[in-house]
Amino acid sequence: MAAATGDMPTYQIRAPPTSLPQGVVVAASPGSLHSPQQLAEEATRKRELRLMKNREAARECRRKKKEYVTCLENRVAVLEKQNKTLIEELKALKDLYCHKAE
DNA sequence: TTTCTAGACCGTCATCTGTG
DNA sequence: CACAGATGACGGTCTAGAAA
Repeated sequence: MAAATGDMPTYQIRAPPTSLPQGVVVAASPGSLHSPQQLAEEATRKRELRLMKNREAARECRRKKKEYVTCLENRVAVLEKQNKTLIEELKALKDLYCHKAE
C-alpha cells in the first residue's frame, strides 16, 4: 500500500477530544509508588491507557481512510463523466469535418 | 427455518514516522 | 534517542442475503 509514502492526504483532521473518556483515572506521579503491587497496578493502568488510545487512533485512522477512498471514487465518477463528454465532442467534430471535406 | 458466505467493523499487536 | 501517534496486518464478531 502507498499510504506510507505520503500520498494519502489527511482530510480535515479534527481536534482531538480534550477530555479523557470516562473511567480513566490520572495516576499519581511514579515517584510516589513503592510496593510491587503498586508498580503492577501502575503497569496495568498504563497498558489500558495505551490500548484505549490506540483503539481510538485505529477508529480515526479507518474513518480517514474510508473518507479518502470515497473521495477517490467520487473523482473517478467525475472523470469518467468528463471523458464521456469529451469523446462525444470529438465525435461531433469529426462528423463535422467529414461533411465539410465532401 | 437453518446453514453458509461475503462484507463491514472492531480491537490488538508490531512497526513505521515525526518531533522534542 | 525516547516517546506518541499513525497505520498495516491479523483474527474475531455481527449482519444481511443467498442457498439448501
